[in-house]
Amino acid sequence: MVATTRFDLELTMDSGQTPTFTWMKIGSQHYKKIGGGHEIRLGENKELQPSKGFEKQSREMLRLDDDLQGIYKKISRGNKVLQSAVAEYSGLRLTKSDAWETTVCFLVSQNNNIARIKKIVSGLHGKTGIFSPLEILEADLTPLKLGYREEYLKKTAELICENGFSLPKISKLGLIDAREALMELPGVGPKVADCILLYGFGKTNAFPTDVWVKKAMQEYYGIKSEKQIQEFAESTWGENAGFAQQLLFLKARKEL
DNA sequence: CCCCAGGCACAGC
DNA sequence: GCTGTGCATGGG
Repeated sequence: MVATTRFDLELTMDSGQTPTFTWMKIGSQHYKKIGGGHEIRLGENKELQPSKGFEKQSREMLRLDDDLQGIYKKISRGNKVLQSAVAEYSGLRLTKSDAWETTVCFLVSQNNNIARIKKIVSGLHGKTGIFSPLEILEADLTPLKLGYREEYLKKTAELICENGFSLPKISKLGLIDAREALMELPGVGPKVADCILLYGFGKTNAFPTDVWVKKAMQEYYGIKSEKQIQEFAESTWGENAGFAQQLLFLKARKEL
């Protein structure tokens, strides 16, 4: 496949993006889709080796058409924080997964830790992959101990199945309109919406702000309020804000 | 017992 | 509009 320099599959797949919750680690550079059968690994020369029939999807998921070097160079110019982050995480790629899958993952993610999110999302898979909205409606989810998030998931599935709520339609909207539309879903606030926009729709101008990114923005840039954070990200990084966010998330979790 | 985790809904200003 | 509080669950 594509010869990509400085591509770290493990770093990418374990970086808290959607694949962290929907792929199983087989080896450090070898992953398998939960309930799906697709596999992906990185060879000796950093060449991507997707299993048969997954070639095209893997390109999309790992966003291989991004000029990552160029983007990282651009967003770190004159920015010491991102310079150090890029130096440390140069093998990190942004990912793009299925919108529904991403919605499920980040509905579950709220006020929760990554290990438990993984466990729960894994339990939300059937033989063919993650539960469809209909399967969510019909399943008994109580053994998964979702807590108050179970109702969010059920009601979201219901809106999609019975009330014509359409994720594909929302994906066609601009950032602001799409964000507002997603927030009509129960359990979807600004942060979860931004994760769906970035990791599920591929809108790279989205800037999800969780507790870690919030810490990063305060510590590195002296910015506190949600509104200021969004404005800063938009004016500083624009269409590449999502890339900056992923770097800041990793940096904050390590340092702060 | 406490606090925290890739937050949100809701109430009260 | 912004700010505080309760929330299921599990881990440290």
